[in-house]
Amino acid sequence: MSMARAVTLRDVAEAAGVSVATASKALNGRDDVGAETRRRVEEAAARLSFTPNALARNLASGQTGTVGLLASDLDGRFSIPILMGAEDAFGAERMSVLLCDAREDVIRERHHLSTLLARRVDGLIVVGSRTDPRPSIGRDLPVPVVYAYAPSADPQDVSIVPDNVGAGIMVVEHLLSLGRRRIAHIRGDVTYAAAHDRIAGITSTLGAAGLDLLPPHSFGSWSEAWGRAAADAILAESPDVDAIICASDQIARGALDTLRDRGVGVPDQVAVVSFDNWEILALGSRPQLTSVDMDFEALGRLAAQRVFESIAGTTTPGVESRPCRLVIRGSSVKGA
Amino acid sequence: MSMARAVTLRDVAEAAGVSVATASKALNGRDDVGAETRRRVEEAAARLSFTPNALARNLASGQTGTVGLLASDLDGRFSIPILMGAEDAFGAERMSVLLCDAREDVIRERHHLSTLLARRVDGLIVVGSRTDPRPSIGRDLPVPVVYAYAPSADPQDVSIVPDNVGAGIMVVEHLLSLGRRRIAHIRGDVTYAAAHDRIAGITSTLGAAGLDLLPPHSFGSWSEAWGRAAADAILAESPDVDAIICASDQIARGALDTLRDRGVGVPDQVAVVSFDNWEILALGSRPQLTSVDMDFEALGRLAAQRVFESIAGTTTPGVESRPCRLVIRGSSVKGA
DNA sequence: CTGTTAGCGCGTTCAT
DNA sequence: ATGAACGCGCTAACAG
Repeated sequence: MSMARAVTLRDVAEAAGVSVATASKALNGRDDVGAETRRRVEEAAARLSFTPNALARNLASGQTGTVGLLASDLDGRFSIPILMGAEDAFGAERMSVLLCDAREDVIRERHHLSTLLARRVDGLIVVGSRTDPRPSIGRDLPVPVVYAYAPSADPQDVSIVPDNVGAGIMVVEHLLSLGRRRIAHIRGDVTYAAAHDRIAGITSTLGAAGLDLLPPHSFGSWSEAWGRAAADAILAESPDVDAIICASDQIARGALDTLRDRGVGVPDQVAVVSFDNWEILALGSRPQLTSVDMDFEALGRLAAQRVFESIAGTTTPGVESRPCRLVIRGSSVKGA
Repeated sequence: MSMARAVTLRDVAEAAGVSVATASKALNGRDDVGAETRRRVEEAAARLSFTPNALARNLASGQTGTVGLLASDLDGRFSIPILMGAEDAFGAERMSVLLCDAREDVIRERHHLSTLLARRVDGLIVVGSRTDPRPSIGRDLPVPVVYAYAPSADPQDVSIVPDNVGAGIMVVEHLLSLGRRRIAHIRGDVTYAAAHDRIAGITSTLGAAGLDLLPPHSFGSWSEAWGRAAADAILAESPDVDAIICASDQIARGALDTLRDRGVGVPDQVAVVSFDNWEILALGSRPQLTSVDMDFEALGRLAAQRVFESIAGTTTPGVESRPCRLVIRGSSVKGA
């Protein structure tokens, strides 16, 4: 509560009996300063508990040590892990992340964009809530921009997305390795690219093994209710099914409910696998869910790295896919 | 990608053929500037798409227009809605929020604290992941600090917490209004203050109605697995139960599973209510969950308001409780 | 090695 | 109504 004036470098310099410039060098660990002098300055700084004014530092150096994270997912399900990954990669001491949530609103996004630019962020990470291409926020902005999760529609931009096709491949390979052959798929929302990418990986891998997805083949939503209904339909139409791939953990939760209601053993009779590895869902079910983790933190780390490269001027534009990670649990492997 | 030098006020002034000072006044809407001159300056600024450098502006003004949000919940479940509420209250155009996640790590928290102070944030909101008092981050910091969700252990600090006692009262009143009398409670983690506060509200309200909680009375964890086990125990020990209050949505999901397995109708035979209103869980179940929402956004708005007041110097320290909100759905009222 | 001089970009006096 | 000059706190270039 005691709102005392902040101590400045000048105060430190005076206390140490040196010039401001020398104090600056001493504290910034530059080598052209005497050992004894440095000690005195550091001692003074510590005694006064000096905190350098980042604003002034940045204004002088031309860099803000800040990157903007322009997010669009209302619940932070993607942006928080991506933020944490980015913090890790940047090294929290050097870079701070300014998080703005546009709440899926274009106006708000433009607005946040301009305040971030006004704050002279050194870079920008744009996080979307789905992997469908989204409009670019602009071509020649004064700072490097990296799109994470949702790629930019402009191929000149730098984008990083999870490899959903690869994710589809992984789950099928897992099921095949378990000896499953009669595999059905509960699709997600038809309007999502992720739904189609996962199907592409699934069907191509099945095809290579001479197999096909069991019917039915309809799309739905990402909800548990859809998972319940779709699982019902599968049991009716393809009663010999031995594995169900669910397009999301929510769907899988619904499917598990139906299987349980019908007395179908999981994983003995039917193995269940899904995507997202949303732990609150995946760990609570009976049995726990085998699921593909998109590794948002890694996405965030990579995005941060690309921002750095862009600052240095060495980035190739385009959309880059990051591999996902299969987390095996009891819904596909007994006791896992 | 074209990393052109940012345009400065000076560029605008030259383009408009005026001095920097005049340009500044014109753009900041001060009245001592000619109408025609102002027009020319504004036109030039627009043409060059001038964005004032917030750093420089802030360095001069001594205010950064930035508040720090020091969070500790790894998944952003609390901090994101609180952030959004704060953004709303501040008005996104005037204030930006710098989000730092300490990941429940004291060292990291100290570290983030110092970088936030170095950035000269105008205020600080500290968000914890549980309502138990947490150590104060320090008494005489150069900026106002408001604790949200997790109160500070120092009564001299300003804290805002959800009213968990009131939440307990609300659910009981709801159940009583539905005619339920044989009420059991599945407790959460015994180490959490929230678990005890909710019980306090529950038992006092029941007591006022001449009722008692049905056994068993043991604590557990916040998990679905505990919810399943505890519901089993309740049915065994108190088979005439007509309502179960679950300490969290996760617990409620587990309880619903058990009730379904046992063929107990919800809400006909047993009404189920819970706390958190975590929509991913509350909306996916059969039936959907009646749950108490802690209204984090309102918490964030209030925190922002308190920060403002503290800047102005008019805040009374202490812990303030915010009322929660009961969201009624099908698990307690048929068809709701 | 150290201190002096110049800015960084803007807002704000004060003359004019 | 306009502009020159100064300062915010710090870093960077140059002298000494």
